[in-house]
Amino acid sequence: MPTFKTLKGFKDLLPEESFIWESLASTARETFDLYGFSMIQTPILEPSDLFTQSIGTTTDIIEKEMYTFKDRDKSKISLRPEGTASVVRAYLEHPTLSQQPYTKLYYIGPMFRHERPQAGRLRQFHQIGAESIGEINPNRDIEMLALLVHLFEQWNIAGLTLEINSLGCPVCRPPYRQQLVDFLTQAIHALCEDCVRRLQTNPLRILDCKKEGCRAHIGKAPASRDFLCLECDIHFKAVEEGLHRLNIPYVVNRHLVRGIDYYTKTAFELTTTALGAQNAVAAGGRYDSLIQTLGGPQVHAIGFAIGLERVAKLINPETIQPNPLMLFMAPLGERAHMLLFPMLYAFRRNKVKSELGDRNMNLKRQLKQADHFKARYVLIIGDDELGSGYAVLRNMVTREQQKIPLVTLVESTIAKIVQKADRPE
RNA sequence: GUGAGUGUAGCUCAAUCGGCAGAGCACUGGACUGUGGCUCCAGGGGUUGAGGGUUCAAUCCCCUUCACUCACCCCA
Repeated sequence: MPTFKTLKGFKDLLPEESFIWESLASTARETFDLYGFSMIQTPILEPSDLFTQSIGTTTDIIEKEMYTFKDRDKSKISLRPEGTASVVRAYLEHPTLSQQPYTKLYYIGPMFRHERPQAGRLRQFHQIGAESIGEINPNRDIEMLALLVHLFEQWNIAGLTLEINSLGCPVCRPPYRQQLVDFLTQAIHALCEDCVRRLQTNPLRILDCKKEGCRAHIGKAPASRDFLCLECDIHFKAVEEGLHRLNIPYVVNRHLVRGIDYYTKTAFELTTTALGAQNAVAAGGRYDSLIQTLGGPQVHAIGFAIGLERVAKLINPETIQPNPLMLFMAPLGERAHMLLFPMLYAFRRNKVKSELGDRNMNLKRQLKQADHFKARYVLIIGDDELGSGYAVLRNMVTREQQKIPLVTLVESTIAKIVQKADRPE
């Protein structure tokens, strides 16, 4: 057993997986750029109050999942449990962001929540998120949803369901909430232990309960959709209309709720059945009051966050492979090694991905190594080649071999392998 | 925080009723002295997660503990 291990819920990303992540991020950056989103990088440590005031003091995230410490000056600081609060903080802190008529930002980075690890759930996990700040226009909602769907298309991930709902606003949500509490209180005898507790803490969440007994009553429960004020109703209909016009498939989930308090109006989730219990790969919604809550002006916004671990699990690793090694050089003996050693760096400076074999290994072993690296070509030099003045260049796929003059080794080799490699497959 | 399951070679897993800890893959060497993927042979590798108990004898049964996994809770 090693002396040290990663903390529970924390994970090393080994090269193979890391490569997939980097590829996902790269595709995401391109797609965000198409939609006019710019990257922002905020610190992973923030004042604890930033999160407690935005996410909601009664949510589990705040109550028991935040990594909170006392700094040396006794102030409370926390590892960020999500990204939106930090982006809004940056928006309000830097006039260069908030003085624009509209601001579209995205981020990629680690988040921290102290939960029991489970399939698709870690203590340090990673989100790709986007925030669209400045308008209440439903076209902004549609743009976000189109971007989200487009992203997953770019990643070649299919089989997802886009679920949307409207959570209402400060005008229509309180009366709806009361209706729901009244309805559920009548049926309190049939609710499970958790739901009885949720009646106090987060009654909307009961709509999401998985237990049979609860579900039976939930079906008849009032839905927020039916209690929207005129403004929220018009907004939601406009969002649906836009999705239709863009041919984006979706379903209205009347019982879709969010675990974070700041969401208003449009809320959505992208779900899959391929990940076990944690079925949401992305989620988000509108937050029209958060910026005010955090001390800013009345500015409307909408955002989403994608769980990178969950996305990575949906990717077939076969479809994302690093570049193969272009050239493996096999020196047989000391003199060959002396010749090839500087060549290795000459090839690399000419953008040829290359490795140099061990001069003490026989040719068979070195060819095996070249295989291990998936090398396309092997350059062989031993005493015979040094004597004749020609190296042997072996194509590892076709097994063809040709002679390369030693005096122009680098140029001649590049001419041969680049020419072949550039042909479409 | 609650519940269940699993810990055996680097990896994936066997081991009958409690009876000498094994296989495949990977690695190394050889068959084949300078030509790879296939085949065959051989070799190295282990505190059976840890500690205790029962027993002539424990990978197996019991207790404790740790780790991991899954689910609840919650959420991306």
